[in-house]
Parts: sequence; C-alpha cells; structure tokens
Amino acid sequence: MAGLRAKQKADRNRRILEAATRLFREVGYDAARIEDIAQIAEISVGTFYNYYENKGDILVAAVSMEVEEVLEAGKPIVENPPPMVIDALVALINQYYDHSLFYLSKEMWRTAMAISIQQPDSPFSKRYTELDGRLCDQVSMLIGKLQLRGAIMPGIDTVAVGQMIFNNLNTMFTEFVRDETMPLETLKREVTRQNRPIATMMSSPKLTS
Amino acid sequence: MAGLRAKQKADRNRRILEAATRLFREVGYDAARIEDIAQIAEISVGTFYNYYENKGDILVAAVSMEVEEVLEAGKPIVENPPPMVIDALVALINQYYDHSLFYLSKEMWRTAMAISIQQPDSPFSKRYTELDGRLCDQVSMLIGKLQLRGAIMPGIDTVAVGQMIFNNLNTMFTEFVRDETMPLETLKREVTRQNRPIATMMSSPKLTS
DNA sequence: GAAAAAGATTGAATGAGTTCATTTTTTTAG
DNA sequence: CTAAAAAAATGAACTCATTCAATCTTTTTC
Repeated sequence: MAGLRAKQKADRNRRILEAATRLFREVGYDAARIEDIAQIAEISVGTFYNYYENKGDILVAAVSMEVEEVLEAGKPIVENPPPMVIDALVALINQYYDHSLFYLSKEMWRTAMAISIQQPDSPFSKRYTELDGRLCDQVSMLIGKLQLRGAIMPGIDTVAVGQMIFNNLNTMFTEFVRDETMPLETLKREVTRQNRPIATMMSSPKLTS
Repeated sequence: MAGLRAKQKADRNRRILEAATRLFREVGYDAARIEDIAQIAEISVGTFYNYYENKGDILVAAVSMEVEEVLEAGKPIVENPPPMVIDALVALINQYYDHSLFYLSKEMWRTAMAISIQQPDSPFSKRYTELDGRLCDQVSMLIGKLQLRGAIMPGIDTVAVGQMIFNNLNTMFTEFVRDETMPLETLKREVTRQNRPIATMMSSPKLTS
C-alpha cells in the first residue's frame, strides 16, 4: 500500500479544514482556539502546525475557496453581458456580492482581509492576492468585450478603467464587511450609483439612453 | 492645585505615545513589546491599558496624526488647483502619497490598516475611518471645484466620481504598502495612468488637449 | 521479515498580550 | 488638617498561539 501516508494526510487535512470552518462560523475567529479545532479534527495541536503555518492560514484557505467560486460565477456574465454598459457592470458586480456571504461571515472576511494586508508574503496571502487580480482582470475583460461590441467608445484604456472600477467595488465591499449592520442592498445601490457616471461617459453616443 | 491629576495624565499619555512610536519605527510593530513601551514611558504594563484599549490602538492613534497632516497638506491644492483635470487630480494624489511615509513605515501602515478592518468598532479605528471619509470628501471637493470652473462637464455626479477615484487611490496605496519593494514612483505612475481615462472623459470638450 | 531511515505526531514548555484584585495617590468633605 | 471616597497605578496571574525535543508510525533497504 504505497499511499497510506498520503491518504492519511489528505484525510487529516480535510478534517482540519472542516473543523476550523465550522468553528469560525459558529463562535467566530477569535474564540475558535487551535486546541478546539485540533480536538474536533481528532489531532494534536502540534499536528495542526504541520498542516498550516498559523491560525490565519486556514482562514485564508477557506476564503480562497469562496473567491474561486465567485470567479466561476462571473464567467457566464463576461461571456454574454447585457447590452448596456451600466447593466453589464451591475450584473457582474452584484453577482460577486451575492456569492460573497455563502460560506463566510462578515467577521471571517474582515479577518482574512486583515491577514492578507499584514502578512503579504505568507503563501496563502499570495494566493488571495492572485485571486483578487483575476477578479480585476475579469472586470477589465467585461469592459473590453463591450468595447469590441461597439457599446464603449474605442480608444479608451479598458484595463485602466477596469482596475479603477474593480478597486472601487473592492473597497466598497470592505466597507460593507466592516459594518455589521449594512445590508447587501445598500452596498449594491451605492456601487451602482458610483458606476453610473463612468458608464455613461464611456458609452458610445448612439447607445446612451 | 486642581489639575495635578489631569496634568499627570496628559504627561503620561504623551510619554506612552512617544515611546510606542519610537519603538514601532525602530524595531517594528510586532517586536515592540508592551513591557518595553511601558518601561521607556516609565509606567507599568497595567497603566498602559488604562490609556489604550490594546496594542493596536496606540498604532492607530499614531497613524491618525499622520493622516491629519495629509489632509492639511491637501487643502491648498483644493483651494487653487491646476487648470487641467488630470493635472489637478495628480497634484492632489501625489501630495497625499508624498506625505504618507514621513513618520510611518510601510509595516506600520499595514498593521494599522489591518486593525481598522478587523476591529472596526474600537474608538481609534472609528477615528481612522472618519479621517478616510474626509480625504474622500476632499477629492470630491476638488472635482466639484473644477466643475464650477467649467473644466468638467456639468451634470456629472462629482461625489460619485470622487468616491471612485478616492477608493482607487486608496486601494493602490494599500498595494504599495503591501509590497516592500515597490517605490513611490511606481505607485504614482500607475495611479496617474488609471486616472487618465476618467479625467479625459469628464473634461469639457474645449479644454481637452 | 527485521532493522534502519524517513516522516509525522505529540503535548508540555515558551512567550507576549491582556486582566484584575490589591495598593497607592489624589481629591473631596467636614 | 484628617478621614473617607474616588481615581489611578501596579504587576502577578491568566490565556492562547506557537515551538520543539521526544516518541511513534510508515517506508525503505537488504
């Protein structure tokens, strides 16, 4: 049996991730102690550290899975966006936002964001940053697609505009998770308002409402 | 002598803030122990906690002072901005960036940002957020001023545009402090590029180069 | 199949932030 | 001026993330 060790490893890894995600959601990140996670996963505290560098790493791992799904959910919209620029932007952005709280609480997002800022060189933070970059690219691609279709004036730097729109929607999402009382609808409404001017200005004249 | 207690309090507060800022710059945030800060400030560890809720609070206090100066430095530019839209934006943004590393290291910025995300309800985090809001308003005011002057087309929602531009410059600054090797010049160049499309589109036709 | 090597697990020890019952200092009341 | 009350300072004790030397398990070697 060549893979006994590998199989045990994969199994332990899964148990740790499940135990941690469950506890983070149930009692919050800070209150979830490594000792508790280890106990639920049926391993020792020391073993936890053979699988993850520190407590934050496992949270960022959970967040990465969620972002990956968000990215997937955005693809069909980039493939076949609504004709009007503002509608296309809003469709993609709201898709992101709707997916964001599926598995993660606001507190988990806050903690993950804090870690990715504070320890930018840890492997999982790099992964988080890379996923953010791919989301940003997706927005730029949507704008590029609209330009090819003729809905956006030619000559505009779609990458620059895409970065600005993404950075804005990202910051607004950060504000959203920082405020435990803000509902998703408020976030969506605000961001839609912020995007309206740039969408209008970019639109080819004949297509502007 | 009515104010003995008040005077001692102010004095201790100053000593703590000075000791902490010095240690954060000299050895970094993590390596600066409360015990060391207390020793330099000539107080006990317990007393530290009578003045600040936790280690992070004192860092956010130091950052707040810096942001206040940045805000001050932006005023003259909003009062009397360059005529071209892109030049005005770049002047204000670069002013912000140039001031940002006067007293604070990148590591201090990272830690402060992480704390303000993770503990949004602590008093000093609220202060930090409020200052960010005032910076955002300053950008919107610059754009409003340019619109009044006729450099920007009437009818554009200057607040929405200002928020988007600010959120973008803020995110880019975050990326800058996350990357220990990125020079200020790269940050400025990137952000200038990102702002060019929106500046061009907003500009009144006769004033576009 | 046994012994040696390699790889993992373990949990007690470490270290730093934070708490809190006690002590000290300052103010107020009589 | 003295005693009681209020406010502040103190540092030992506590908690929890993290480490690491010892132990155990799996794989390889012959």
